[in-house]
Amino acid sequence: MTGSNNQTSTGRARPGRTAATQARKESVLEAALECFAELGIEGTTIHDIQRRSNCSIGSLYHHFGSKEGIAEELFLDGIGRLNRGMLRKIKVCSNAEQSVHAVVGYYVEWTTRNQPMARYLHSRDVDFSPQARQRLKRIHRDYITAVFTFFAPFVERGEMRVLPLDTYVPLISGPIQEYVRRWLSGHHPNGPRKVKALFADAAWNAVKS
Amino acid sequence: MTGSNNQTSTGRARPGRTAATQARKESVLEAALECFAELGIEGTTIHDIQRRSNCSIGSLYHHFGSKEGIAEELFLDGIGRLNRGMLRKIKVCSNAEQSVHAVVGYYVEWTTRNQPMARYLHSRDVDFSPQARQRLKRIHRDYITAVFTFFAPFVERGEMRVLPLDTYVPLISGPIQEYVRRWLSGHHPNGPRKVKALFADAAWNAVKS
Amino acid sequence: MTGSNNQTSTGRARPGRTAATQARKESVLEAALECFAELGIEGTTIHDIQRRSNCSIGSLYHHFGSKEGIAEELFLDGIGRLNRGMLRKIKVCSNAEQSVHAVVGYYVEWTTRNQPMARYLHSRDVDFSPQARQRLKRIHRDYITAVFTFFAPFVERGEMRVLPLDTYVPLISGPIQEYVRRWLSGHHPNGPRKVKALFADAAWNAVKS
Amino acid sequence: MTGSNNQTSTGRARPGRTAATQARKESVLEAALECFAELGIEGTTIHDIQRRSNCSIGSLYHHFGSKEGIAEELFLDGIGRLNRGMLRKIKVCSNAEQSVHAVVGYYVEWTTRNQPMARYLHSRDVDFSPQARQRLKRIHRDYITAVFTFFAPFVERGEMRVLPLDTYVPLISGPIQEYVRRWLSGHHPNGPRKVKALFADAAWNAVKS
DNA sequence: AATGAATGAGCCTTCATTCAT
DNA sequence: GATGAATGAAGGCTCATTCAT
Repeated sequence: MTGSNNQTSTGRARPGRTAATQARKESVLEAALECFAELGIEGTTIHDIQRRSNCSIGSLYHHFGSKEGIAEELFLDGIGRLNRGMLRKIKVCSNAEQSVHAVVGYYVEWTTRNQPMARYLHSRDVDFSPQARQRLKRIHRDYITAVFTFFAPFVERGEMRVLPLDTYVPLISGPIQEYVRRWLSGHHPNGPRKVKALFADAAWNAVKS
Repeated sequence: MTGSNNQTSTGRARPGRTAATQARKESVLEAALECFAELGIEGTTIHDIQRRSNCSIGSLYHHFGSKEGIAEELFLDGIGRLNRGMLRKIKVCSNAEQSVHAVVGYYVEWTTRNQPMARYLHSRDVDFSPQARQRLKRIHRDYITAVFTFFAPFVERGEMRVLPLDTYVPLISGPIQEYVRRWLSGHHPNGPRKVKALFADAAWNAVKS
Repeated sequence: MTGSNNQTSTGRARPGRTAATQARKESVLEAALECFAELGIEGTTIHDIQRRSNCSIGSLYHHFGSKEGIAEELFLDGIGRLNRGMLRKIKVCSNAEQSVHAVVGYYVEWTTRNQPMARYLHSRDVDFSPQARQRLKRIHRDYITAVFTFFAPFVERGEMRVLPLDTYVPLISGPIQEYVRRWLSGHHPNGPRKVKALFADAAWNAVKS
Repeated sequence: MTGSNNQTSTGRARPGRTAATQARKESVLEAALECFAELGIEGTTIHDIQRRSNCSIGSLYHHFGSKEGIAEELFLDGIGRLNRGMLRKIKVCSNAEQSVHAVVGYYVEWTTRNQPMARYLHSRDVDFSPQARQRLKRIHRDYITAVFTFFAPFVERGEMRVLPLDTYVPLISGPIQEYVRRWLSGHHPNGPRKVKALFADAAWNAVKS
């Protein structure tokens, strides 16, 4: 029912209560991440989350409205962090090759340091609510726009090939994502750090002029 | 309990009845595929499958033992078809470049023609039974072995780069898989046929010497 | 938003504040009536009332003690109004026939002008607290006593038949109540005004000597 | 989900199983009636019904689909019985006065002998499903049609007054219904048998020419 | 082989009420 | 007086699976 968005609140009004509320919400999301990563969304029960977060069922519903609400908030939160970190990283690059390397490199690092969230983000986002899908689409669009705005000059300058827009991401990130996915689901044991340079080179090769 | 494996049955004894049985099993798998593709595995109930397959619940359990049994049989069946088709396709190739092109090309074609199954195979295979995981691993290993056996000479001959074994698949199939995945989940509207050549070239570029 | 705690209360009796309190209570009862009439007592949640009354949950409990408390107050309030209005109306009558007509007439008018409350009063009063049942019984008894005291002389004077005491109300009010009930629950579309005279005559016929 | 209508089944196919099924459904309805009459529909839990009917929760849902489904079936069943009994009773009458007396008389008798069902039918039918409302309306319409068809000749013959159609039922049944309602809800202790004749006379008086 | 009634543990969610601020 | 976060018992319902016929 509630699902209050206190995130953007300036925090002036009753900071004490708001802070406590925020802390509680975060502890819930943390617990949920553990559960989802371990058991999957469907496999996780509200009770599982409630136990791990040391929070009553009532509070849980007071803050998130539903189990789906938790899953959505967590997903959007995680993807937002990854995107923002990625943009921060590439924005300090001054040429195309450096930027492409940064994309692969940051993906490897973030993914290695945030394995549970990475695993969760790799899970399919099937039954999100229409509103959540909207929010997700917007986040995705904003990210893609920012990335393309950044890379466009490189293409114009002739550093990178001119390709259909929807192929850049698969070409650059596809291989490393596939590698990471297989690693996260236990198909092969080696983390991606050792092959980071290899995949970064391949990515650059695929899009350089 | 039941889970009869009639696949390898010699089929001599009472062919009429066995054929009917086989037809029924196939109609169940067909119904299950539709359900899984639409609703996800967890979201599909035995009742859903039963309704679509025009088969009683009792029969369903008689033939497959459990809901999981259906999901496993369907998954292994599908992946087997894809693998066998792929091997058939590359085995007629006579050099590395042709073979890599064939891999990407066949993946695009099969995927376009078997969208529901492709979608199902892309779904995570989390909670399969230990036995099914074994069967899956074996299928995977056999396939990988066959593929590597086929490609090894090209590497030895110097047509392809020498790379860590677990990077070939991501490098060759990663981009097109990522593209197809995004297409299947509705993220972008264009099917992969138009960009088939582009991705085939990229794949070859990534692994050629 | 959050709490502006302008608590300047020194605790003395301040008519201004009391008036504000009264206004708030009335706005709650008003909101509750709408909810009860629409959703039924059981179907209405404290939250529903709170939202419509623009009043916090805490205040709601501060003033009424419980959901049941609201329902009771509203019911007793409503029935009190109806009874008082009815008595006022018949007390100005000078003979039996006029009085019986007045009963039917006032019921029709009040009911037409206070449809939501009429609907609420027609709902069964099952799970009121023992105390509320007491208050209700007392209200009922007082009303019946007042009415019978008023009508007794007419019976003694021979204007009305001598009947078992518990049959007067059903004979006089039963038909019009049944008609109104059917109208309020949507069974037939016509309000009772057009048939007021008809039912008033029938009532008089049923009890006149 | 199911809510199977085996009532009209000719019962040829597998009579044994069908009979058992029917018996089970009836025992559930019986248990439900007791609960509803005692605790009200909302106040009754599925568990209450399940305990009294000696039936598993699963079976309960298998046969009725939902708690609401039970309440609806019970209501429609009961009103059907009352209507059919009433029609049977009045159809053997040969003049208007006798018929009106029969209506009041049968209502008193049926109500006295089926107190729990009478109490249940007097409860409001608020949240029935659209389909159930349809069924109810149809039952009501068919009944009203049959009754009016029967009474029409009496009006034409001049035995009864010409009145608006929607006033006959309140005039004839209103008083006795109000009396019975008050009795069933404990407002006064005397059953209606003693005043049956009184109310029958009043009813006839209200509509005779 | 086929059928579908029966089972009941367990799930998500609601909601009246309390209480610290 | 006012606020709304917190609580948790209890409810309706689902669904994989079993089993007598």
